[in-house]
Amino acid sequence: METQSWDYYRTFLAVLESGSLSGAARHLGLTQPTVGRHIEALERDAGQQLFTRSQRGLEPTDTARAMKPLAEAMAASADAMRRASSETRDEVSGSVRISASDVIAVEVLPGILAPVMAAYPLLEFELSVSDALEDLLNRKADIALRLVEPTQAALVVRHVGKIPIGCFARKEVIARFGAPQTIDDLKAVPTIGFDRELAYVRDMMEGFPELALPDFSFRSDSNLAQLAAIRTGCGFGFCQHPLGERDPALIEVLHGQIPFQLPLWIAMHEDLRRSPRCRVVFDALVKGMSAYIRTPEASGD
Amino acid sequence: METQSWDYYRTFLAVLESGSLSGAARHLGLTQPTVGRHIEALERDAGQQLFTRSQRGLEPTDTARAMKPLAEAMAASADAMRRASSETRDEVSGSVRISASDVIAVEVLPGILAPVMAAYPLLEFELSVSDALEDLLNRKADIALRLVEPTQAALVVRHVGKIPIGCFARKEVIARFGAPQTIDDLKAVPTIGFDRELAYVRDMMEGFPELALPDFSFRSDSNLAQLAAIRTGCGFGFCQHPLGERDPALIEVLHGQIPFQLPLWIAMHEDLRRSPRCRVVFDALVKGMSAYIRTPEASGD
DNA sequence: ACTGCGTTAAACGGAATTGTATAAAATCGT
DNA sequence: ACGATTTTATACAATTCCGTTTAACGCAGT
Repeated sequence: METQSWDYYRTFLAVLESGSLSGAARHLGLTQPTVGRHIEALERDAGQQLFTRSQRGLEPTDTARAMKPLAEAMAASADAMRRASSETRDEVSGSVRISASDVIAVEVLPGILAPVMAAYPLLEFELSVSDALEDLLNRKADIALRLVEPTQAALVVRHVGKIPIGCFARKEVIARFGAPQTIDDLKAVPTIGFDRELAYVRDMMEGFPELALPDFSFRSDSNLAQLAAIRTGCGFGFCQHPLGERDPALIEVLHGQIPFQLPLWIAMHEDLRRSPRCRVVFDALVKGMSAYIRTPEASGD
Repeated sequence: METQSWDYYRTFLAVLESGSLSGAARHLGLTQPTVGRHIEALERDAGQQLFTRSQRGLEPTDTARAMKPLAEAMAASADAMRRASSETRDEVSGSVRISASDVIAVEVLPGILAPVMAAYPLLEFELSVSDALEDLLNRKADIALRLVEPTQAALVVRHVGKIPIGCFARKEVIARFGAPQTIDDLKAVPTIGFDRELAYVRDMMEGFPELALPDFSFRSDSNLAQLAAIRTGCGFGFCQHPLGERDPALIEVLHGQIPFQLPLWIAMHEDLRRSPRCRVVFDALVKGMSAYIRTPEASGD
């Protein structure tokens, strides 16, 4: 019952995630007997079983389930320590973990981060696709791009602006169905939209009840899938305006009639303000995302 | 550069806190060479020095300093895991960590927790005297009593009420100086109050600028020390009304003229809502603190 | 100036943890 | 219904890690 090895908690988490001693052993680069001994030691210390053994793995008890978020927090902190220790003094090096929504992570960030990587060869990136708000406090990420305002204290938050939403379709789709002139016209053409309503979509809809959106022909909760559907010509759909604008195969319709905007925040933990690597990336993200939002529509492209 | 042992992070934190390999070894129940090897391994992994060696200990580098809060978070989570694992299913047992201000912790909580301990013999308590707001998120405590509203999400928060503040003095002091009839009268008698102004005191003062408090004769930022000063007859001072009321040697003055009140919240992490031990203690604290605030002034005592 | 106490660093023997090998049991698929 | 591939659990050998001991060094107090 004396103080246990912290490593046991790591194997505990691995067992919880993989569901078996053998799987955890593979994941950790250990062997199954070792993992079994760790769990055994934890249970001896706890004075109760943490897993019910069976032939197809280990089922966590309620106690073990209650411990899971704590083990995850430990893992997140350990990861963050590794990143922090990878940074050398007054030098932009090491690894930066960025959390962003899928669309931003896939469509926008690479273009912003590429020049940063070129400028700082020692810099590495980890991209976490997630919308969870608590990522920064748990230090699951160094920097987060969020579409809702982070309210927690101890954060460096920058409100970049609002991402305009536009309605787009592929040329061929326009040629076949014509360009809708009003939102009502969308009811007569194939459309792409959400399946079960996402939280922030519901929030937006509440603000504009006059917008009776059509029943979508192609439904997905993944904005990325919607974007792909728009690009491949499945129909008319909504996406971040700069994304539609930059694809020459897409044509915007209903310009100016879509009042939706996604507010964008970039946040970082206070402690990282003096970290060169995080500072550089934070500034680059603010600059890059600002430029992204204010895509020059009168550009020479 | 592969994944390190989490134990190394624990020794890292111990070295950071004790300032030397030997001290950390004593603290951890290890030996100095072992601790040295752990740090050595961490530095090898980080590719840089984390401490500058000297004959009177190890001085952390900037990198190490940046890693400290993360190591503390790991330690807090590890502690919380130990507490969580100490709880058996559907049984009130294990350890509950409560965070509260010094006065509450010393003067009020024991009286509330004693019957709880009697009712649940398997229950253990850890009392953390702290005002830090982030304690709950870092899981440095299971339950926190706070005098400002916790705004963070993922918390179960209960607003218990407001603790009235009263002005008290010992009988002998009253006999010698007489009972002040107005707040202005306090300028003529020895008073007990704050040294450098605390944050929440400043907040209160802003709300009532008409209250020109006297220069205190006995100053301390510790409310506990002020309370002791009042009790031992150093002069007139302010304290939580129920505390003054319950001490037969103290007499209240300026009754009804002190508009200060301390709002009291009790908060707990959401994940602990289903934990029997935390649930029981949370409810007991809400009930006990409510009774404390509404001390029956017309009681038979 | 010198002694005593503190520290870090290095070499060696031992103990504890780990890995390997194997058995037993159950589920999944054929 | 039976074999193949999972799984956990146990016994033994090896390696790694830890503790003990020693040396070297510096600082504070006498």
